[in-house]
Amino acid sequence: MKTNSKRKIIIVDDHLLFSQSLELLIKSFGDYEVIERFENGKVFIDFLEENNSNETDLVLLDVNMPVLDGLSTMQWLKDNKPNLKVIALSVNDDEEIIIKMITNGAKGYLLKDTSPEIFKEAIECVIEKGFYFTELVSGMLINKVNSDNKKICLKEKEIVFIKHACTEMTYKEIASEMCLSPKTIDGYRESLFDKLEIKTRIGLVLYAIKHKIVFV
Amino acid sequence: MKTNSKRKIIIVDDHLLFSQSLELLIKSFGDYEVIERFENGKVFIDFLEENNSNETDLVLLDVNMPVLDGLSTMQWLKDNKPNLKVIALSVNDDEEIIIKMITNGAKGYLLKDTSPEIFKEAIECVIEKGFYFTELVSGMLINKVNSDNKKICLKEKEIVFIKHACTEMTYKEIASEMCLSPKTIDGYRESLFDKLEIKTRIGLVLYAIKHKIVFV
DNA sequence: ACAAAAAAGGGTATATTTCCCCTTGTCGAA
DNA sequence: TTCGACAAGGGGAAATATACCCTTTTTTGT
Repeated sequence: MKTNSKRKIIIVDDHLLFSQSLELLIKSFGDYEVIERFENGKVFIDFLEENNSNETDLVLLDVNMPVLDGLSTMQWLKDNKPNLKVIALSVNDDEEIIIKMITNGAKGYLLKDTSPEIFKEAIECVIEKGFYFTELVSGMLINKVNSDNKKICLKEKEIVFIKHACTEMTYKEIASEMCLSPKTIDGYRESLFDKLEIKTRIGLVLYAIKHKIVFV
Repeated sequence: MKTNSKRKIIIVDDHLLFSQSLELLIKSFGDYEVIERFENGKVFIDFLEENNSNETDLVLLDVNMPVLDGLSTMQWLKDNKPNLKVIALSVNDDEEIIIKMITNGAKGYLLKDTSPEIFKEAIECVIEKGFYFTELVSGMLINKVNSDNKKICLKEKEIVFIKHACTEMTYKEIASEMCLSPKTIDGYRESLFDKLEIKTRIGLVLYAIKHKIVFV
């Protein structure tokens, strides 16, 4: 009986239509079987805490999910199941996310518009050789090591201020909302302008949205 | 020979992994076959212009695609192939998009996290009865007819102004950029504040991003 | 106890917002 | 044809809000 020789794969994706279809695609490759499917990181982690994962050869992890997203899940895996091989799947090619997934231990990062052929190759490659990077991802990694000296870190109060700055409140109103002097707020503003290399509140709003500090 | 009795479906989706997997899922339902797959609206329309579509029973149309997106494709279909039955597929539940797809003739709108069972039901329902609306969509339609009196329409110049307002330029700079008097710009600003019920430039920026006038 | 942050203040120059009025051109109705 | 309504473009001036200096007081961590 040869069934047990198949590679065992787990899919974590909230798009049921996708994950269930993907299971069929993977089956059609012949050498693999999907042993579990989960619709977000939370239920996946719950499963891992109840069961051991020794027999799992590969996890296909969606990045954008409700409840617990791919990034948070990856962080948990890094600490708790560092040996689990993961390929991240996503529709977006946001450099920041990709880098974070990789540095948290993802062995590959595929966009969902990848062809099934490449997909199959990536699966094989990760299981056999341990990793698979597309040109897109390698490019980003190189790009990153060449400019990863200045990382901007924002303090909690600054984040709260930024969120308020992304409303129609005046600085004075923000100050009273945060129970601080307008002058303190002015200090936050000035240091942020400096740090983020911007010159106006508009720039701050654009920065906040781009970096997902606020949502629109 | 009974093969020709199967319902014929076309998939239009840029996520190859998804569309190819979905084809397998649809095949597994038994009564359907996927006769074509396209990766964006452009190549789909090119196909329709070369071939007649009389034998196509259903189109599954992704909303977010490069080159030509689902909405533009739907608009073309409305004018050129109004009898083609279309179910829109999307990851986002943006009310505006959903309403537009429906008013342009989509017979159903499904989120990609729909279960395969509902998906199958929707396909059957659209082919047999002509439409399928989930509660989400029906709710939006009701919501819409109840409040579709005041629609905001922006003029071309106003849109250009808004785009500039979403940068760190001052109004004076925007004026010279647009070859207008600062006073005219001020007029645009004021009428927009009025029309959009906002009070500050920050509000304008947030509006522009929310309504996809500018991208971040 | 001491240096480093965090919080607050003073002052000033621009930028932004608000309000009310003027000109010009277009276009349809009287 | 002429009149009036209406939209686009422009103006003056005043009140606030922002942005940028530079200094002082309070807290805080070690």
